[in-house]
Amino acid sequence: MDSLCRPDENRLLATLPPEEVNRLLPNLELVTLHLGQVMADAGQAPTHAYFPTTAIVSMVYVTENGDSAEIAVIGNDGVVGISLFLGGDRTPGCTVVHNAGQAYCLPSRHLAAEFERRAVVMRLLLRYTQALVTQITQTAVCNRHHHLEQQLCRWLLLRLERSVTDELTVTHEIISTLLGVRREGVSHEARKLQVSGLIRYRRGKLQVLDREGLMRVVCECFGVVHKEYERLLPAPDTGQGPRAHHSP
Amino acid sequence: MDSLCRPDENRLLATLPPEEVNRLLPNLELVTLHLGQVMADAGQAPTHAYFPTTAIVSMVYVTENGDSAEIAVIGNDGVVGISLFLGGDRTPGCTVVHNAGQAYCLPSRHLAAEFERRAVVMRLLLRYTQALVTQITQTAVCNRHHHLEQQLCRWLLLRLERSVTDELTVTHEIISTLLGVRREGVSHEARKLQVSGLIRYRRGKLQVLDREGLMRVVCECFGVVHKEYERLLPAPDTGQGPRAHHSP
DNA sequence: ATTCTTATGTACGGTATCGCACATACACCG
DNA sequence: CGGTGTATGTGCGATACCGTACATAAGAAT
Repeated sequence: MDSLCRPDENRLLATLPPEEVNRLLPNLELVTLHLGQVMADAGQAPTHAYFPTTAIVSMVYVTENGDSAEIAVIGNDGVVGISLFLGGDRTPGCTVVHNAGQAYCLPSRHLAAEFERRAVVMRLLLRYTQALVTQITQTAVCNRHHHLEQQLCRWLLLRLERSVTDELTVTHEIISTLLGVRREGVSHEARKLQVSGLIRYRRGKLQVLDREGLMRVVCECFGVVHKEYERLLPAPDTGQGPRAHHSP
Repeated sequence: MDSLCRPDENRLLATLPPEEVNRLLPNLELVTLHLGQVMADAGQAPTHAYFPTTAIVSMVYVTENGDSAEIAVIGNDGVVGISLFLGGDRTPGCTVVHNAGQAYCLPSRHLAAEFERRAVVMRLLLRYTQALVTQITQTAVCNRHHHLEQQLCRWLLLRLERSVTDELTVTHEIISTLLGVRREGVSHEARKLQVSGLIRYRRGKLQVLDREGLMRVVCECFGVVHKEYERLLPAPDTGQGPRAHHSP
């Protein structure tokens, strides 16, 4: 692993002005998140917030009779634990690691303090919250109206955007629990996408071969979410330096 | 109409300490919201925030091909326009009045200013945001896993909680656009509920006869949302009078 | 009362997905 | 190298909901 993992590998941290990040740095700890690790159990108040760099986590809700559904994906574009600064501590759903990797970890009290004292931090986290709300909203819409094939494409694209590589480490089984459908359904649609040459998979590895092709199959939901993330949280390092030295 | 419409008929405003409400009062204007009125068009930045008292509005997303889905209901328990303080101005969806009534209207710049300067206001609005996130989340879950009958019950109960009376003014047609299903589907399920004696309806009026009965049919989603609203935004006026005459 | 609009009832084939039961085949491990 | 666990393929009836077409009836308008 040669991952340097500077804080700016998380896009939220990267967006903050240098002085803010430097102030946060002593309290940020780089940790490794393991596959399947439950970061926040249903109804439990998390003790830390996490800013993923290479890790990818899912907000998942599990119903009383065991059906599950992914509500949103969080990767290096966000932070795990918005309930800490929204003030509700916990949420009914839980958050699970679905791609092992690293994240910057911040004790919950620090997050709350930062949020309340630093306008820049607050505004960033709030814009992120709105982006997340959009993602959850489109999950609801997509669940209602779009076909499994499109939902799978949406999932792949959302996930890919937060991944370092083209190759996702997931089984159809896992995808099925996240989409809240049968495993066979996912296999069926995945096969169609493979035959079309858009993806390739074998036993727990799934590689996206033709991102453009997926974009043609996917429903509008992916685009809506993608655009909102870009609008609300513009990438700091597109082109030249990040945020072209605004400080005097 | 004998509705007095004091600000504390909106539960958010009612939760604020008297001095905060009094400070807000000069900027709050009581307005009437009309059925079908679009409060925020898709992609348009709203100019005002609204704290409904008797009005009920829906956050709705309409897909490219005209399918629609209600994402959340907002009544006297909330505020329309969270994007104003979340910092994104607008959202991809739109917000529509589904029950004519009144609301306190606050120019957007005031809302943002209040939010940033007053910790009490900020914390309240953030907790509300988390409650709303829960509602959206359960919409996604319910869309995925639960039967139309249960979804209809959830919708009725959520709506009833925000209504002044037991009688809702809705057609099956309208409910169908909000649930994102066929009108016939709604009629079918509504009929079943009527035969069971849980509700009664006739041409655009729908009366809930047996709330407890609906609670037995509904899926867990309603309870999850209800409990989170109670936890995050405890009712200020349970018991005696509403916050015991705060105005001099 | 009569007409008209619109809300609700009914019916019927079509389809996406489910639930289940298995077959196959890959990759790892001894 | 062969066995074993697990990932994926396949088939089939069941079902919830869709799409469409049309019937009925309540309430408003004349």
